[in-house]
Amino acid sequence: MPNPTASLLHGLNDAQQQAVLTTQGPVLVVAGPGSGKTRVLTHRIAHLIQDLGVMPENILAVTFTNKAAGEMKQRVEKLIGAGAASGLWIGTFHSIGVRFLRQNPGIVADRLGLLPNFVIYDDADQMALAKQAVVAVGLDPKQVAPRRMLSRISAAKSEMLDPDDFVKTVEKYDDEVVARVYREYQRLLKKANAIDFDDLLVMPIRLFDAAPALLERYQALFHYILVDEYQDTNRVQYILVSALADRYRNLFAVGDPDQSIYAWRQADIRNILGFNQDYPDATLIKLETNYRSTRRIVEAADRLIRENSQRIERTLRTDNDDGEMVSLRELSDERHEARFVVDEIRRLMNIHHVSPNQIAVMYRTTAQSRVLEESFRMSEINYRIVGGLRFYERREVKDVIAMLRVLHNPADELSLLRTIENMPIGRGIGPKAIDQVRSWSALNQTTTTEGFVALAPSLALHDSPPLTGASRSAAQKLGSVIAQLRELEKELTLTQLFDALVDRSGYQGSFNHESEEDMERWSNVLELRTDLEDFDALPPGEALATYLDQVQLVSDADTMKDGSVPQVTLITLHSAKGLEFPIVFITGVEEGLLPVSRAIENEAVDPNAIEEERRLFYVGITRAEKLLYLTYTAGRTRYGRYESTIPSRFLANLPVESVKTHGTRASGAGSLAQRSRAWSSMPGTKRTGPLPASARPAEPDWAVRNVPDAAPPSPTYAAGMQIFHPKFGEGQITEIAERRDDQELVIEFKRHGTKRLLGSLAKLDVIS
DNA sequence: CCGTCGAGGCCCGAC
DNA sequence: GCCTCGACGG
Repeated sequence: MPNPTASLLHGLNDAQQQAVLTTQGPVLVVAGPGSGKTRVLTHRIAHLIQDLGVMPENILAVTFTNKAAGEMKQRVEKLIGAGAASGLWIGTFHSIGVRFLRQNPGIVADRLGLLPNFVIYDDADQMALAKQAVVAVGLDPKQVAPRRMLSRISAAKSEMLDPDDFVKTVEKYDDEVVARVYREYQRLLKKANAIDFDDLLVMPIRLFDAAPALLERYQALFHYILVDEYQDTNRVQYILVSALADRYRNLFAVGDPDQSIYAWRQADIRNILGFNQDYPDATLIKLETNYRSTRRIVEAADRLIRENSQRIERTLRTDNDDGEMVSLRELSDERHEARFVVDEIRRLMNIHHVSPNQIAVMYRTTAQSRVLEESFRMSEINYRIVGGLRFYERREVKDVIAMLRVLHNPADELSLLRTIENMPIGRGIGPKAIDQVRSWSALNQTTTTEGFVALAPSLALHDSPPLTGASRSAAQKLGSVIAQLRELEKELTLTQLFDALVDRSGYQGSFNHESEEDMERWSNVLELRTDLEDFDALPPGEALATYLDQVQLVSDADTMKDGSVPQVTLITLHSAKGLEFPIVFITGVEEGLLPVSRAIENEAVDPNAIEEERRLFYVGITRAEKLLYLTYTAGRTRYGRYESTIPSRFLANLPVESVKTHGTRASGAGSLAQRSRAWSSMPGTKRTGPLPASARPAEPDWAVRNVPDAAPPSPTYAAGMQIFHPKFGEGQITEIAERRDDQELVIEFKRHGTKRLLGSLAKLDVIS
């Protein structure tokens, strides 16, 4: 074996080096949070390519997000040179699944009945389809919730059960309902020439079953396979990986059972716990040294996770400094909580010159983000929300994508209906007209979209029964525009096609330039256009297909753009997996939220649910490098009603000596003591020590070092200046208070009243 | 065909 | 409390 380049091993500890160098045979790396897992993965890939001469295309690396895949590839190329990793198979399970299917259009069509222009249905599409399926089998969507059907169907698919297999497992009436809906759902998917997310994993396995030679080809291709976040793989993913690794058996799995947080989507922790049974010759490597967080944070995390029974015994340690105390704080309600977070962030930015992008605010449920966002919106602090209403879920963006999908895959009736509903071109076509075209199309053995296209020429000339009057000309227009755009697709770039689409569909014209809301929506449509530019280099015909695949696989975490403006990150605990921030706030550390109420309700039947919640908290805590804030409230509005709350039982698991508590004046120390009694009486709670009942005023004495993005020196303002603020618009500075190295400005905005802003932070343009 | 209004569900998490 | 969906009237 050639000597590894010193640089590839430089700075790695013994265990990390072993993980990089043990290239032959199965290896399981149990990697605690912050233990340099990503470094190991990237250095290992670099080592394989550079030192062992492995071709990049012979390596398959599975990551948890597309973003992680991109970053990992970049880091590898940084180690061994730009372009040196090109050809590397790296991506999420889903993107690799779609790649298998796209690479073999012939066999996929032949064996799976999926035509080459198949589309991927997202959450909303799946929901609509599930609802159709419920109705189609004669049930009421109000009684048989499509969402529940979907989650059952998804669970079945994750276990590799097709409708026929599922029927055999039926035990009660409810299962029978699911079985019927599942069968119909699959029928509708096939009819639409579409597949859902789960199918992206299931279909490749079916493909390999049907065409063993194909599997052998991939087995021969992948000399080395690396899988990140192995603890969160489900059965289908497990089967796929084991099948692919069967020939060379160079499977490198990295994971952490303590960070398993996806049992609800059928992640099976047994995949990682049973690795040794699957591969008795496996090398086990543990990465237990945390390089990310201060000792206090590591200790808090370690003590918390020790309370779980479902785990591999392991100690997380660190050589880092003690750092600051973990700050635990009670607020009276969610508004005060949000205000505290914003105020504290402002203070950190102001006094300690922390950049917003060093800060994350985390929560258990997306619903919590709303109040937080309100507070941020009122402040001058830049923020972004990961998840929530995603860009691609916005109505206007979905409208355009739906029409693009119709052009690409005429069988996608869901998208056709959306187009008719939301595009001006669909105006005048009601359910009646659609039904008629649908029947006509069925008679003529074609799709409804093709029906509109085929009928258009004759409709232009005369009433073609059954389409008459208003619906006749409307249907004619729709059919001919679709036909025109499809012709254009063959010769134009995607952006040109986009321009033609928003023009001829009348979509662009439907936005009112006087309406702020419309203009906001139109700007989103234009942002979509910017997206398309990346695909203009591809040959027409191929660009649209590639774009549509990609757009369906964008995850929340992927949409976190770095660079440009520094922003505070608002993110769910789930989405925060794999990320790190110097400063982390975890909000809503309460019974009902963390652990979430559903886990509490099921506690007696399924104690594992509570353990998963604890792991989720653990994931959150271990995202923090320097500073960790935990907040909970005395009461919170839920479903529009105020309810008083109890602090999370998990708080009692934290080591007293690393946590500093701050009560609010309203609740005070007394109530905190009461609450601590409530904790100790809670089932399943082991207290590690009483939390100090005293609440001293908070003034942590610390500073984040090495701040790369420290605010630039701010311009000087003077009273009387007319200014412009990106959010609040025009205003006048009425008062200025000089601070040590900043100015506090009082500004009267024309529209938004009086605000107090900091000169260094507010992005003001001086008008006069 | 389009807008308005009330009822009811919703909020556990995501590719 | 907000959003979505279906019923109803213009």
